[in-house]
Amino acid sequence: MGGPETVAARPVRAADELPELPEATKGKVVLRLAPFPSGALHIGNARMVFLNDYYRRRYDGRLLLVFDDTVGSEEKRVDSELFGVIQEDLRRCGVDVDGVLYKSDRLATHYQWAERVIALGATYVCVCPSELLQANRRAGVACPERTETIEETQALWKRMLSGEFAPGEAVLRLKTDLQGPDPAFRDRVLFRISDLDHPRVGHRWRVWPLLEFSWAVDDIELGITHVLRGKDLVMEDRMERHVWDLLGIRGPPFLHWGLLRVREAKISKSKSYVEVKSGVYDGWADPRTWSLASLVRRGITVDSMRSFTMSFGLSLADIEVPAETLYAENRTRIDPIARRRMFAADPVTLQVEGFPADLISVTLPNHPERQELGDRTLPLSGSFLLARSDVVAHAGETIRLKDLANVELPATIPDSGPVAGTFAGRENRRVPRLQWIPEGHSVSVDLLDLQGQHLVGVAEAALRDAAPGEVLQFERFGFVRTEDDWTPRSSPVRVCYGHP
RNA sequence: GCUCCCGUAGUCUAGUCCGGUCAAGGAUAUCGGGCCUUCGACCCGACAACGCGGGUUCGAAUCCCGCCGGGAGCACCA
Repeated sequence: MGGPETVAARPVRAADELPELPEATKGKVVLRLAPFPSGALHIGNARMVFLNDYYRRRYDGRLLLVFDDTVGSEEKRVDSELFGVIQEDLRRCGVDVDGVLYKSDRLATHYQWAERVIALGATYVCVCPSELLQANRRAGVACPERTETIEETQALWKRMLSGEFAPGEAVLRLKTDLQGPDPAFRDRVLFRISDLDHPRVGHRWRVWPLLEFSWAVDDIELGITHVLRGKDLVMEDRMERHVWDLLGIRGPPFLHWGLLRVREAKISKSKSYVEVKSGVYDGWADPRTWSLASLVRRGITVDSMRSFTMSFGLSLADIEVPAETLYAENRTRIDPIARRRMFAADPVTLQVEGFPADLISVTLPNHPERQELGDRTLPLSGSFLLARSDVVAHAGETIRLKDLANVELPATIPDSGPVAGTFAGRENRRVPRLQWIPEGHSVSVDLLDLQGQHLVGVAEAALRDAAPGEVLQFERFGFVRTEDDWTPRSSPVRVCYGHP
């Protein structure tokens, strides 16, 4: 025992496939997903979700959702709202679980195991203040209680359970090598006392296991065959193995992956929590959370998220990937199906002098390559709405109203009121093409951007044809998705920005 | 400081276990060209990498040693 011999993934495999799980038998694999219910699943959690799901499918195995809701701490509180949110996240991501369990239901079992290791003399009840405990750990010095007998430990443990100690006054610690080279591994705490109110079980328990011990118990009790977890938890492997070695148990192998960060996503679970709870953020699907739900809201398909995540495999390197990589993945999926619409943010009216009076409408395809997606007809009058930034950027130039006509723009653009342009023919010229909306036939649009700001703009009336949750492309602007709770009858049309 | 993990092009990744088929494959980005009436898509092309130093070997991205760099842990959080 000792060294954290992370099980190496078998590289024997076909192209595009992840390594085999060691000692895995089809139909017999049991995996577990163990989120802490303090926030929605976000892009950083995606590996945990999709890798476990991948192997469950590959081996026709079972996947348990086990909420890691030991009581937490003042800073990390369990919030019962998240039990439902997380399950909904998984459902939305097409991840089926074969059972939902709660750590907080399993304390009696954890206690039984505690008694087994206590009876082995492998533990002691330590009453040092935590600062002293930590100082001794660093120094490799034993606390006085370390020499207590099994009987004394058993008695103290009973007193912990019966409520004779206040939080912080006593903990159950595992005896490891105090001279061991890794200070992090010396005599770790197995159980501590907490008075925090638990949203599911209230104050029923005061003595709570720490994550490592609870998993040493539950990975065995639940018959988990492979533990797939982030590499931030490698020391927990050692702890679990240490406990199993004590009891002569052969536990499951562990596989890890490194930390995945998306460059643009500065994820702070605690900040998100505060902002969502206070209403500053628009729920757990606010784009600023980078939650999986928020990505769905932005029109990023689950399939895109899955292949994005899986492309990193089981690499142990900590990586930072630009969001563009995810967007590129998504574009391959949505570009062929997204209907095109024209949108103008902060619109300005352009009145085109000399616009042909007989040109009363134009019919444009909904998609440049796929005729089967249909078309729409825009009525024309010579008066158009364009994005102010476009008009300003091309002042004094000849531009082309995309798919329609060329227009000379004046050299100066007034701060308010209409802009007067001059018709310059309909032939297809290689000049900047700007999207436009016929005035009098527009719908207003409320676009939620990635900073949580609402952008106001206009779009062509055909945008009303969109279904809630439809992914569209605003030409020269980017992909958007209509909000789920928007209805075609209501105004403005509400969309969430996706990506370029 | 101690422990562990990681180090292939700008960013990811395949290959490393079992050395030769790797004068290193793919994706993405960037640049150039083509095409479609989008700043989007598609097609073609280009650029670009084995952290450094020793060693073993006929042969090293792959094995060994040393170093350097990055990350994580050293919580009565998960």
